[in-house]
Amino acid sequence: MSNGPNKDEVLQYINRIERLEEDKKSVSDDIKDVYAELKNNGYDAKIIRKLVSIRRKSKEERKEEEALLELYMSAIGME
Amino acid sequence: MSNGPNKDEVLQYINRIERLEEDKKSVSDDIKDVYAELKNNGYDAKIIRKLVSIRRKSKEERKEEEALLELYMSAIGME
Amino acid sequence: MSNGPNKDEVLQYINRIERLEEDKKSVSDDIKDVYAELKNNGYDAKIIRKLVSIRRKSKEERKEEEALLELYMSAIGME
Amino acid sequence: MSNGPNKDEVLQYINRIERLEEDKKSVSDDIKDVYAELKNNGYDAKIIRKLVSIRRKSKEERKEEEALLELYMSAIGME
DNA sequence: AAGGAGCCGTTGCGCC
DNA sequence: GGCGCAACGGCTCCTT
Repeated sequence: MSNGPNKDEVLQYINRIERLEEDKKSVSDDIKDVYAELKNNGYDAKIIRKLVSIRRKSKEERKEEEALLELYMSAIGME
Repeated sequence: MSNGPNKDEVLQYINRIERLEEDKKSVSDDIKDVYAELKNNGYDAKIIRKLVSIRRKSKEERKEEEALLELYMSAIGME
Repeated sequence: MSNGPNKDEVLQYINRIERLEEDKKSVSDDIKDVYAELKNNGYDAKIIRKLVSIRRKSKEERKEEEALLELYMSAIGME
Repeated sequence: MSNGPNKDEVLQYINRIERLEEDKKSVSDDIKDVYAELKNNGYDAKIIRKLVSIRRKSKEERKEEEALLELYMSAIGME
């Protein structure tokens, strides 16, 4: 960027971002749909939501542990 | 759903949700990338961010007012 | 705070917070009362509620735009 | 309310509501202040927050149990 | 490292 | 009494 902000460039960035945010909203809506569907089929959305959350946490923890392990291994020259 | 929750069904729902959440994260990351890019090109991310935010809010407000109008109309039987 | 958490201090904080939360609930109830009253007087609570919401949003938006202006000005060294 | 909505009345209701919402926000801010203060004094806000939450839940439970007890007592004619 | 802003999930509230 | 929505509070990330 030379000579101050370029209007067209700025608008292009904004458009790209807004387009992506729409995509994001679209995916969020899809997720809502799945919960609605499973609710309609007699499942408890609240509980499924909890399950998903727990699995996410566990996954993160596993990654943490993995990272820690790698750290140790590199520390002792086993990389 | 008859005879209690079906394990496979539950797992399928969870998998669909987790897949969608990955998509969502992916899109979020794309957005981050755009901000990083525009920053690298000398633009002020903070300002662009606020512009995007204001445009979104304005849009929402327009929708709100439209909704109010419809509410009035339905209230006076013009639906 | 020296030598670990002091029981009395903690309890005092908690009490202050709980007292404030009661105040807050009390105010919320007052708001509910106003809606109930206006409804009893023949007004449409739903519409009033939306009006209040739109006014709040508009106000926020105005603040946002002000903030953007300040941001621009500080960006060009006019702070 | 006769002869349709009265503009002044509507505005008065809105003003009352907006005034109360300001009060509410003010109390919320006070609560935030307490947390900030306790944090500055070396306490862990997150933990205190948890304590407050637990106490609230316990209180609700106690009320529940009390209500249940009264229900039983009235059921056996001990009201 | 601390503070603030934006995002997300949860809760509460009114409506049906 | 359940549903859906809007508001609130908490969490995370990013910046200073």
